[in-house]
Amino acid sequence: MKREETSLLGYAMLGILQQQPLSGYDLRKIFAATPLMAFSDSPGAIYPALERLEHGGLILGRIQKGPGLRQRRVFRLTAAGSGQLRRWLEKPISRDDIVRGADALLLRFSFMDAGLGRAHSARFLEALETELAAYLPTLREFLKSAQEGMPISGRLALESGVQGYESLLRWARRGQAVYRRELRGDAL
Amino acid sequence: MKREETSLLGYAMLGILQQQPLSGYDLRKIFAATPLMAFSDSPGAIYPALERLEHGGLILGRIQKGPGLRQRRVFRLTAAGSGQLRRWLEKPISRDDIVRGADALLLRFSFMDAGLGRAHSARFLEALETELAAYLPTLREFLKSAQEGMPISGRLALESGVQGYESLLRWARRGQAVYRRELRGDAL
DNA sequence: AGGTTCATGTAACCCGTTACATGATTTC
DNA sequence: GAAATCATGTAACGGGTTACATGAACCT
Repeated sequence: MKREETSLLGYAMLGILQQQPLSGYDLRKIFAATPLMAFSDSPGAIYPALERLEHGGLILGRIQKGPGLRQRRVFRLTAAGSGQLRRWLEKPISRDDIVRGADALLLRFSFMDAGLGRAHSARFLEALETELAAYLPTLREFLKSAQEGMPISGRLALESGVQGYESLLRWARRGQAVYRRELRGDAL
Repeated sequence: MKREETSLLGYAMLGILQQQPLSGYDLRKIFAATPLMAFSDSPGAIYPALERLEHGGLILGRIQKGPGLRQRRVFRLTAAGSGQLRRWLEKPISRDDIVRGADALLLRFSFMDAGLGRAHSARFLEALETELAAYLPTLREFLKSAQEGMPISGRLALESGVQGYESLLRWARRGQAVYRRELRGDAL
């Protein structure tokens, strides 16, 4: 498996910067204030990540000087950055995406309306539903075969994982309903 | 925040080795076959981690030679290793544990019956329920305040996080019921 | 004048990832 | 005897964590 040329934190920053140009300090505040998708708000993570993105030509920082304002570098996406973000958003959902934590998928989805449009978001949820519905039976089978001779807490922990995916599946279905309602509203 | 002296992968291995002594290769197979709590099955992760644990005096490997058997190093916990594992299992649940993904909590819980006994596991679920019930309102409030001016996909993504925690809360309650039933059965 | 917030960075460390390497043992 | 599996490692790299550092602007 090849290494991604951009880390998840990098994509998170690309997604946010696409919606509005911001400084590193602004990003820190956002990450510090957002309870879900816990990224680090430490400067040791953010500034080097910004530097990497800039060196890769994905973002461009310009110094903003207002009168009596501390020197800030405000970053905005370049065309290459938009392309990189779009390619990431467009990637098909793989089994591996689901097994290795759904967090990255949710992050992608959160930027999808702005990046690719609602119709694509709705299709993403369809694909997620399909993939989850195909994965869950194999998970349940594993659970059934593994739980013999396992202590209660071990069995319960596995069940928690299954139920987490079931909850995600329900969410994906509800989300599709939301988009159907919304897109119908748009058409009127 | 101080750095843990043992990584999550290290604790996972301690927990497994406590239940039965195994070789690095066995651990790799376990990690490769277990779909939940995706740890890497790569030798580049496991063997260095085992080395760290052994240098720290937490595990002890002895070479097992059966006739016509490839040389295997089978690791078992030392007293220090058991202590380290127990301290980890006994740690109170912090808000931070919940915010930064529940995976580590679930891993701890899965070893708890074997490491501390069922009564402790049941209490752990109580504490988890309490903490989740306290956290969810603040999460919901954040969601409500943040979703204005947010695209649909962003709002849905946040809701998915909330629903994940709600699902975990329900799981914690069901789990307590399981233990109540089980402990009553033991008493008979 | 002194403390807080704004704002950006740097350096050491840890550890997981990827990829490569080696040899023994079993299986066909 | 060739291929697959068993079994253990190692080296380079990436990138997040922790902690430290620096200075400007603002408030009191």
